[in-house]
Amino acid sequence: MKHHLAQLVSTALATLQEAGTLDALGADVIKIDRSRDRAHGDFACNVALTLAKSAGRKPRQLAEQIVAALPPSALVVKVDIAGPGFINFYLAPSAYHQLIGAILQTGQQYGRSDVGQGQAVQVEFVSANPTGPLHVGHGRGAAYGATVADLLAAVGYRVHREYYVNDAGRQMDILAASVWLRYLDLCGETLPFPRNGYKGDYVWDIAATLHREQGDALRFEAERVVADLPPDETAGGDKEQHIDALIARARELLGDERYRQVFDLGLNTILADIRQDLHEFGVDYEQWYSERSLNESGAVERAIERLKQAGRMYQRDGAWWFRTTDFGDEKDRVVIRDNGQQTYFASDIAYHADKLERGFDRVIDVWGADHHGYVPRVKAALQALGEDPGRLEVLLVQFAILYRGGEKAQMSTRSGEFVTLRELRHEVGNDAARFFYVMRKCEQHLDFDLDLAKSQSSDNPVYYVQYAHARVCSVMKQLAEKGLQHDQDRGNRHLDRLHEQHELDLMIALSRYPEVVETAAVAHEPHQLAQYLRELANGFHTYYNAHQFLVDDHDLRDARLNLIVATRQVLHNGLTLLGVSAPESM
RNA sequence: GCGCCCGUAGCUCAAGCGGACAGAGCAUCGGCCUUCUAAGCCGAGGGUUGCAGGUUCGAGUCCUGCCGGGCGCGCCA
Repeated sequence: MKHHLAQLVSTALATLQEAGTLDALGADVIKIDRSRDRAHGDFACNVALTLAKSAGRKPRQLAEQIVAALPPSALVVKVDIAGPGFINFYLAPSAYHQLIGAILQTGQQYGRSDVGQGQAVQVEFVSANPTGPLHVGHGRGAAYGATVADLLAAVGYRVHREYYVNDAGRQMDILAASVWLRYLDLCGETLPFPRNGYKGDYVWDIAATLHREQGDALRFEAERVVADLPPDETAGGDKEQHIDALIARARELLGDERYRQVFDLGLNTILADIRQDLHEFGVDYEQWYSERSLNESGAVERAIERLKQAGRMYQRDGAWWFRTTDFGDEKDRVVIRDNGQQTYFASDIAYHADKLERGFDRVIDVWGADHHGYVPRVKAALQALGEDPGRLEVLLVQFAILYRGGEKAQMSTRSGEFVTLRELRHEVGNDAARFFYVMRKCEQHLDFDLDLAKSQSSDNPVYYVQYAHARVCSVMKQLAEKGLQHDQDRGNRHLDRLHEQHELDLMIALSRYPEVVETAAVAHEPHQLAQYLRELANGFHTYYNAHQFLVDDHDLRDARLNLIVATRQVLHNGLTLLGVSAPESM
């Protein structure tokens, strides 16, 4: 529709140019917008305002000339000029009537498009360390990332969803040590648990599995385990030094192979749990990418070597530094520590280089906003490697702040005091959780009131939208109970019977859907779709209350049923994109 | 101190690329169920968009400076 109107204006401008009343101008200046206010028609064009200056005349005068030159259109009943010089278009109801038929015909395809033109986009999201179950903070990244990915797929991108598994590195060693200590406890050894260890119940569960499978095979006397360790923080020492020494002790006593068994049991158990958790949440991936595999394949070394060859690396204080300041970072970053170990950044350089090498046209990372300081250095790495950093887009998701009983609830994986995503899903349901998480812009803090979310009250807008869907289903059930049939063709032939204001409003809302999907996808703003669905549901509920659908008049009844079935279809399509179910009854 | 994000109704948030009188929900007050689900609808009140400048025909939106809040600033991940 916008395109059609832009064509009309374009033709008018060309006519004026030929007549010599207007200078030549770029073709992209014509912008057609939906009018917010019904009093301003259906669509508006501001071209007269933008061209007034260069044309050297008053906006309203120019608008009049343009309007006079507009070719006629069957879809436009009226054009007028308003305000400072807006050209307002009033559409014929028939313009919307064709839409109903189109929605019914295209069904689940309605709203999908190919603006992405098959470009390959990788979306990496969640990627939480597999050191414990996902908590509600990860849930937001999961819902947001999944919805952005689904939206992009809906508008014609080839989407590759990926979870980067941090299965190497110190945090995993801390987990392994934590599991082993709990295991020793189950064996009957008595020893203190480190301040920095993972204290959640799941660690006990993994330890129990270990004990069941291995018996006492990994058991060592408590005295040998703690012998000569630097003191923990609780004993006036440094908790980091203490845990590192404990990890080293575990390696030493268990040996590589048995240590790896403990490590892998922890990793695999938690990863399987995360995968299952996300799957139940409607979040699935094309690929789970192992950080360890980057080390094993030599990809990290190769990336570092490339940086060295590019002259971006230097040694200082025994460590290797990457001169990220060459690319605008605030300070240089260590890639290889003085003890010879790579930093996390080293794998990340290799990982991002690998992403681009895999041929994605665009790469999107969804990160927690607390990682924002990391963006410049990753972009610097890509630039130093000769890649275009513009291909990487980092979307930062602000924290979801939990409130319980009106007070902030603290979250910490280590202390074990946190609300898991699974708990949340079980308490408020997947639908409410998915919808709630994406209702706000990602850069906006999310106040997640657990009590409210758990209360199952109608405050939660997801019910409002789902209810609209269920209501249409209910009407159709009533129809069947009355022994009546819905004749879609008859309805299509009599769409001109739909001339009530409520009906026009609803049709206008339906016509907006493809635009909303496209904008939400391109801008990575799922909340626009959530917002839209609420408005659409409101349009339906209003219509429902104002008019009877199951009337005796066949023609009118079928036309109205066509409209509400089309509405149901759009509600269904939109909810599905958000990962929310569209129930037939509630 | 430096960097990123945020500041809109009592509360939680919207406002497509800068567009016309800034919109919803919750809460408050008042109406609507013998008729398709009242998990709904209709109406009312509620605003100097943190402050001060600037750019523009036009600014919640862009620029500058303040004020307030969150986050980050490790040879952690």
